[in-house]
Amino acid sequence: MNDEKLYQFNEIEPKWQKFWRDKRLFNVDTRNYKDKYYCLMMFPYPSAALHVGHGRNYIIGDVVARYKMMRGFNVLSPMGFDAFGLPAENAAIKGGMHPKTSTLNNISTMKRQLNQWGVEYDWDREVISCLPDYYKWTQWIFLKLYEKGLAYKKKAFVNWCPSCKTVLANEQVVNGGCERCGTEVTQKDLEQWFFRITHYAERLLKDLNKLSEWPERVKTMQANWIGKSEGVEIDFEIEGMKERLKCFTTRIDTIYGATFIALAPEHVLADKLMEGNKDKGRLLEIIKKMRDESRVSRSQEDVEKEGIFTGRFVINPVNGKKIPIWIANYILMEYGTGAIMAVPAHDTRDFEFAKKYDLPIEVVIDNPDSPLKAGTMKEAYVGEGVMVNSAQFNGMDSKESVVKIAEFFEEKKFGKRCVQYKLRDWLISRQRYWGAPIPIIYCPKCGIVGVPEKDLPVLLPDNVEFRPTGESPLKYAKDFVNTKCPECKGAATREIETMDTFVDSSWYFLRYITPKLNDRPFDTDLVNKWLPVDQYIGGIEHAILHLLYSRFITKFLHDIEVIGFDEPFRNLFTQGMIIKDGAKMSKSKGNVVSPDGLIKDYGADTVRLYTLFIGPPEKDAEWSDRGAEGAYRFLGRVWRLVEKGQAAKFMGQEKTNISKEEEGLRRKTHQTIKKVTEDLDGGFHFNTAISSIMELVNEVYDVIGSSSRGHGSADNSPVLTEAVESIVILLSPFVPHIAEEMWQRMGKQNSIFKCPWPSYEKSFLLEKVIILPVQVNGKLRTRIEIDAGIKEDELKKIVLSDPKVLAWTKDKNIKDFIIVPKKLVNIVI
RNA sequence: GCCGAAGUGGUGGAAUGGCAUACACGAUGGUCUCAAAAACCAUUAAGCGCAAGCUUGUGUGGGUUCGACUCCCACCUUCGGCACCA
Repeated sequence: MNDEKLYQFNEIEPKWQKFWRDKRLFNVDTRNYKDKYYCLMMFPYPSAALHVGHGRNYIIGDVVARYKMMRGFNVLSPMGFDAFGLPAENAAIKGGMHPKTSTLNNISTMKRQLNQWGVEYDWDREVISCLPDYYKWTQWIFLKLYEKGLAYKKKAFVNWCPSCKTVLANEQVVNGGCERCGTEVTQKDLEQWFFRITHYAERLLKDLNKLSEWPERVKTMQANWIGKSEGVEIDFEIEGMKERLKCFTTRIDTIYGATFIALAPEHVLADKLMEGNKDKGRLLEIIKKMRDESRVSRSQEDVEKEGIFTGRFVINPVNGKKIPIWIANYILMEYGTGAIMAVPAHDTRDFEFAKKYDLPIEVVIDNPDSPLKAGTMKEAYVGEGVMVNSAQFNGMDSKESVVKIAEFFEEKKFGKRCVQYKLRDWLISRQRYWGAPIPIIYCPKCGIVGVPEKDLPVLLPDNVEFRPTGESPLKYAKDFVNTKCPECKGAATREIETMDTFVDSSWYFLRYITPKLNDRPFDTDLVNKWLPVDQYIGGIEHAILHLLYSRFITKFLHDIEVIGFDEPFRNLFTQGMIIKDGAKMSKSKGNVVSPDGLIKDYGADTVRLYTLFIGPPEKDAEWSDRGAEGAYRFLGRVWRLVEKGQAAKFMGQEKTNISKEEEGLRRKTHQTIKKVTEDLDGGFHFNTAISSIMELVNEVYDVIGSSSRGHGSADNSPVLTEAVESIVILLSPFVPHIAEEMWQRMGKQNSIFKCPWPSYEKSFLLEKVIILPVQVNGKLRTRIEIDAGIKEDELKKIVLSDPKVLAWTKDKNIKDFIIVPKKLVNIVI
C-alpha cells in the first residue's frame, strides 16, 4: 500500500460519522410512528473482535436503513448485545477478568468497530441483556410463563455437555455434539426447568404460512424441526393382562400386515410384560443393557437392531390375530407412545428387524408395477399401491384406505386419529453462572414459589467462585441462596440455576421501543405500532434456535394480551458467510480478516463496497483482498469525476438541445436509477445494483473523454450534472462517507440522507434507434440498426434484403419469420 | 435414507424463455515516468483461420420450443439441514 491515497478517506470518514451523530440522524422518537420502518439486525454476542464476516450483517442492515430513510421512512435501527453466555465465564475461570468486566469491555470494542464501519444506530436505545434493568424483564417473562403453567420443572433424561458442564436444549445439540464446543453430548437424569413450547407446536407450524417474506429454507427447516405427523393411535388389548397398549402409526393402511409389536426399552410396560416369564431375570438384564446403550449411542447412525420377545401377545382388533410383543432398541420412548405396530413388508426398519429375528412378513399393499412376494422380497415396499390381504379393504387404493381404515377404527372404537410432533419442550435451566437467575424460591412449607414481581430483579451476585462442578456456582453464594418465602415469610432457598441465553434474546426486539421503562418490560401501545419488525437481518445459523424461540415467546405474549401481534418478524433476510481460503473464518484456522487494517489502508467505504459487491448477500462468498482493492479503485474513479470536474462545473446552464451523446448518457442515468431502485426494493441485490452504477460511471468517462477530444461538448451540461449527482446519490447507502463528502462539495446544504431518492423518467429510457440481433434458425448471424418504431412488414423487408442475411437465406425456403418486438428476429428456413 | 439449495471463463459473479459470460478481480501488451506506484488505453471462453468469418460451449444424457443457462424428465457432483420420528 503506497502512502498516496486516492482520496482522504481517513479525514472524511470520522468527520461524517461525527456529523451524523451530532445531527442525530439515526435517533428516533418512537412516539412518532407515522411511516415507521423497523430495521433490525440480530444483536451480537460481545466477543473480543469482529471480522469482515460479521461486518456483512451490519453493513447490509445499514444500507437498508439508509435507503429506507431516503425513501422517506421514519427508520428505527437499534443495536444491543446478547451479553450473557459461556465464553465470558470460561475466560473468567481461566483466571481472567470477571465476566461482567470482560463483557462490558468487549462491548465497547465492538461499538468502536461498528462506528468505524460507518454503521449507525440509535444508540440511545441500546439493550444489554446482562444488565439488571433488562434481565428483570426476562425474569418477568419466566414468571408469566410459570403462572400459565408453561414453565415447569421435571425430572428427565436431558442432554449434557461434559465440557461446558451444563445441560442443553434439543435445539442446541448438533450432530450429537454441543452446539458451542462440539463435545459429544451425553444424557443425564436431572430435574430441570422447561418451557412448554410443544403447546404451541401447531401454531408455530401453521403460522409459517403467514411468513411470506421469509426464506423458504428457513421455513422448511422449522417445519421439519416441528415434525408434524398425522396418524392413528391404536388401542391394543394385551392377552391375559388388563393393561392396554397404545401404538401410534401413520400407516394405518398396513394394519393387516402387522406381524409384531415393538416397544422402547424404557416403556412403562416393559418390565410388567415379563411377569410370569421363566426367563424374566435374563430378559430384564438385556432390557437394562439396551436402555444404557441406546441412550448413549442413539444419536449415532447404523446401530445394529436388537430385540427380545417378551412372551406376550396383543390382539389385532381388525382380525383377532395374536401379535407377539417385542422390546427393540430402535424404538424411541420420546416419540409417539414409545410403541409401534411393526409391518415388515412395508417398513424398512421393521423389515430389517424381522429378517434378523425371522419374524413373518405379510404383504398387504401390492406394488402396481411389479407384484410383491413376501418370500422373495429384498427390501420393504414403502410406496402406495393396491390393498391385498386386508379383508373388506382389498382392491382399494392404499392412499384412500388410510382415511377409510381410520374412520373404521373410530367407529369400532379400536383407536382414534391423532397428531404427533417431533418438537420437544425447551429445556431452559443451565448449571452455569453468567446468566439470568431463574426467579423461583423453594419453601419447605409452601413448595415452589415464584418471586413476586415487586421483588424483581433477582440480582445475579457478583462475588461468586466459578467452579465448573456440574452444579450452578450460585450454590456456594450463601447470601444469594438463603432467602425468605414470599408467602409464609419463613426461611427458604433460591433456585440456583440460570436461564439459557436464548431466553434473553427471545424478546429483546420488544425492549428497543421503550428501552428505559422500569415499571414494565415495554409499552404495549407503542410496541403494537412499531412491530412486527419490518426487516430482520441475521445469520442462517439461527434458522431454528433463536427464530423459533422468538416466535414462541411472541405468541405467548400475544396470548396473555400484552402485545397485539403473534409473529415478531415480517421480513427475514439471512446473509451468507464470508469464507477465507475455503473455510469459515476462525481464530483456530488463522484465516480471520480483520477490518481494522483494511479500514486504515483503504477506508470503511471500500470495505463496505467490496463486502456488498462480493456476490449475492444470501450466499457464502470467498473474501479476496485484491477484490477490495478493486472497490477502492472504483471509489477513486468516482472521486476524481467529482473533483476533476470541479463539482460546480457540472452545475451547468439549461441547454435547449442536447447532443446524441448526451441523450445516450441521460438514458443510461435513468436506466441506472431504475435498476438500482428495483434491486433494492425487490430484494437485496446489492451486487448488481453496484455493478450498474459502475457501468454508469464508465459511460460518464466515455462521454467526457470523447467531448474533450472535440467530438461534442458535454461539459457544463445538465445531463452530465444529472448523471454525476445520480451516481453520488445512488451510491450513498453503500458508501455513505464519500457520498456525503462529494454531496457537500457539489454545493448541497443538507445531509445526503435527507435528500429524496431519485426517480426516473420513463420516456428517457426508450431508445430511438436500436440494434436488432438477427437469428437464422436460432443462431445469431448479424445485427441490424433500425428505427425503434419501425413497422413489422418494413422490418421484414430490411432484414431479408441485408447481404449477410441473404448469404444464409438464398436458395432456402423461408418457413417462418419471428419478431420479438425490440428484442430480436428469428428467420426459420 | 429424506428435505432443501447450488453447479456458467483462470477467479468472484451477471443474465429466469430472446445477443451467454454484464460488472469486477487476475493476466498479457502498451502510454506516461530516470524508475516505480497510481492513472489511462488495448486484449482476455475454447478451437480453426492471414482475414472476413466459422465451429463448439452454461455438470451429464434426453425432451419441449422458431429459440433453453433459464421450462420438463432422468442422472452425476458439491454444500446445508434432518435422520431408527413409526
